[in-house]
Amino acid sequence: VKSGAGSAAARTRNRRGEGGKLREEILRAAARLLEENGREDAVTLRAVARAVGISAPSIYAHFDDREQILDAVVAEAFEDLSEAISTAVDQQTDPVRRLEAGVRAYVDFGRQRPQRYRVLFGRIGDGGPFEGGSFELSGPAGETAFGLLVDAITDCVRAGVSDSVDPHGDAAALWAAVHGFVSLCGPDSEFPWPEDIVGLFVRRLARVAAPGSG
Amino acid sequence: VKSGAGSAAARTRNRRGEGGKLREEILRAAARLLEENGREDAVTLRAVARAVGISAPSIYAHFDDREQILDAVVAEAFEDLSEAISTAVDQQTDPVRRLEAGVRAYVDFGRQRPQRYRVLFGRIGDGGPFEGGSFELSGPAGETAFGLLVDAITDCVRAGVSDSVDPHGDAAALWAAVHGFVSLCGPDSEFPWPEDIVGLFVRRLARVAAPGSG
DNA sequence: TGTACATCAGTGAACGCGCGTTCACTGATGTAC
DNA sequence: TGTACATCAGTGAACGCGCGTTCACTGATGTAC
Repeated sequence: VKSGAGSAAARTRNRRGEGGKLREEILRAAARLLEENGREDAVTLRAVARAVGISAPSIYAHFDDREQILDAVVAEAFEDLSEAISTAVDQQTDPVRRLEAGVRAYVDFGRQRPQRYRVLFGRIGDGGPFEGGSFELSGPAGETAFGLLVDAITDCVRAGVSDSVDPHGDAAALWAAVHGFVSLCGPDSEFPWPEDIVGLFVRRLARVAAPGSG
Repeated sequence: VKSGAGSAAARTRNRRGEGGKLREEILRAAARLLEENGREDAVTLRAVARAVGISAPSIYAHFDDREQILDAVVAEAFEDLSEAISTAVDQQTDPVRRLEAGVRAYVDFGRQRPQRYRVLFGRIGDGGPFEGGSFELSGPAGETAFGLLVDAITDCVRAGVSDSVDPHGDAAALWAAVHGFVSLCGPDSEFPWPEDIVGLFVRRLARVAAPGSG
């Protein structure tokens, strides 16, 4: 995939004291490169510099090295995901709706920009915000995103709307399933997925009834 | 990840007429590089040549370019996967056991060499043996692997041991779930997956009873 | 059995490329007096 | 109001690297006579 001839043609240098703005421009450009190419190695210092409209060495005023840009982009993306989930969950009160809203927010995040999702979760095992296989997105209570999922299922069990006898295991299964679906849903996937596969996963793997029917 | 100092120190050149052997050595080395590093770009002509113990240009006698090596390695891996599934399925007669054996063979294939699996299925959307999101592994009857999965579930329904009302959709969900699990099971994953998550997926997503209990 | 020779398996040097990173620099901008 | 100057934002040339690929080649091996 070849990118165009660098959209940022005429850049005016930042005023004094506003040099920090370039940091944001760099992150934005790096995120876009990652997203468009779906490969970490598309994010070269020189490609980023071209996209921003600066010379490559200028980046060193804001980042120590190439790896630090990647890390910052990935960290930012994980924050976005965490925030999207929290926002969606907090808009609901019914435990089933809360669970389902969180899962749907996760899936939407992935489907909106499949390449970005792949890069983020392709890092599992290569370090990154993962530990012991789970990921360390911290929620409102400083809990991991996976912990929140377990809690959401547990709440459903307590409310008598889930038959789960192993919320932790079922949360793991649900995460795996959802991750698999998002991973396989490439940018131009034409695969005939069943309607509402997310609802299907939630019902069968978290063992809850459809919301409103319980 | 840096690889060692090239294990193939003293290579003796192939006899006349046996030049084709080098092709196999190249493929083997490329597969190993792919597996160890988990990244396609670890498979450079020069790295392959070093691993085999030849000079880089020698590769051109057997492959047109770098991409052709990658393609061959991936094609070979998919053949292995297809064969592993067929073999496992054919050892069973009970429809539930056949379904489960196939799924387990798929999962074992992935878990044995997680990096290889990631590279193979990370290619979805970038071309490869995929079409419309499914993959074109052809089984004994020339059917796709996904088609075989649909058939396996349908057989269970016919035998009265699956409650699926949408074998195609349930096959898709099952594939996604299994793929997600294998993808998240990194080489050094310590995540506490539930015991027999594969059986759990088969039972809940293909809606079959545990084998022997029906 | 001996020898000339075609063929085959593989080499070594070189090319141009994009990369990360370094270095000494430039020139506009704001500030002190 | 004017001017010298420190500082800040960013540049341009250069480095060494590994890469894919090309080219003309070498030397062992088998074969024809």
